[in-house]
Amino acid sequence: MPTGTRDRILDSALAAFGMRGYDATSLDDLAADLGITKQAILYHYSSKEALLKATIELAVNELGSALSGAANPQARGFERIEDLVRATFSLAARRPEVLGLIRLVSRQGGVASGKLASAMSVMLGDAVRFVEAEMDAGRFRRLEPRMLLLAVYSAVVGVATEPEVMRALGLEPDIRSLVRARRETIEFLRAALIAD
Amino acid sequence: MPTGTRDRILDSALAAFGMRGYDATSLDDLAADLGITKQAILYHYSSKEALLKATIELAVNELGSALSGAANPQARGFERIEDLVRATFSLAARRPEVLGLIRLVSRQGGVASGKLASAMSVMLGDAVRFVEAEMDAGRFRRLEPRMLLLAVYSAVVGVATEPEVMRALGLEPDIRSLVRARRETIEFLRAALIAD
DNA sequence: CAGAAAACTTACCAAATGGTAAGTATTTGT
DNA sequence: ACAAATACTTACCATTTGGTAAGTTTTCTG
Repeated sequence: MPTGTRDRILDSALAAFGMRGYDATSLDDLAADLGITKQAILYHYSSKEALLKATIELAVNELGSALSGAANPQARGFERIEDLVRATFSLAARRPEVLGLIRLVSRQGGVASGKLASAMSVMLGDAVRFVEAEMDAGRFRRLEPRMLLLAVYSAVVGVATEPEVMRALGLEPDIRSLVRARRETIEFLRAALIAD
Repeated sequence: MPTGTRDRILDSALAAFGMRGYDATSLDDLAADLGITKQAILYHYSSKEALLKATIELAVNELGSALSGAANPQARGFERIEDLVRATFSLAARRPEVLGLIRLVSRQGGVASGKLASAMSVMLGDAVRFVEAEMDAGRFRRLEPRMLLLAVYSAVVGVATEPEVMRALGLEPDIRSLVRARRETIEFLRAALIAD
């Protein structure tokens, strides 16, 4: 593989921004971690903000491909939701920084939130249509589709990325607990979505 | 009411930390907003970190009193959950910075997370016992209580504090939408918790 | 009313931060 | 072989940041 300094910077920045926060991460920190100078970063990315935009784009792409890779178009009803939740938890375990960054930007808004919003809009639009179709088919309980998705999204991402709350509940945020959290989250959603 | 400069600083800091983030808020910014000098802040709070700890304590207290004020001990079953969700949304509408700060700290951990964790532990311990009792009484679907609470907490706080995601869903994060979000969240939780 | 404690302000400061300018080594296309 | 683009580094710099030191005004107290 060729140098890929540019990619190394991007990876490192995504990890740092997603886990520690944008403002809490200085270009000097990043450079030191990578064993290069800060100016090498500014050579590849014209400013810190440009670097942030690039990391957000990467994070959105990773989330998108994780979800689209999991979504078996043949799956119907709750099976499809289950696949998506599994994929989200898998991503949270493998690369917590990706969801971390998305959460960070989605809350704070700011410069690059436009990019995120438009990218998410597509995914969420598909999701809304799917949920509506399932409701029409009588497989899902009838609720307001967009609000339902917001609740599902919040529950899943929250459970997958809220280690301090897990600790407060007396649960260690290790892999075993994450697996249990995934299972319970799926049961929770199943109960919420499917009328007996 | 007397000077209360100390309290004004605390309020302003809670708002700024909770909405814009800790690192994104400088003591100079705070001082300028308050029309005082930065050193006045450092007179009342020995350091920025000490100020953060104080704001967290305040936020936890506000959340605690909002919830305990809403929790009618006589209410049973889902009524009690409904009260709590209403109180949380009310707090999110009135003082979004409170939930914002709690979310911020609960994700990042760091210095003051100990205080938050211990304060939350008490509330969550009560909640776990309540949920277990309701399950034993057959009023709630049987799920793992702590995981259930984590999912409920995530869903409620997420819906109440995720304006960008609402925007991505095509919903304006105004008061009317928040009211609808509250209603739908309650229906969502009702479906998840109560077996037909 | 004196003095001391409280509540500030003015004056600094060292370190960190994002960014610019200019130089150097390395690769690449012709 | 050689110029030009690429990929950096060294050297700076203005601003911002959290924090200290010392002075000044206001408020409380005996």
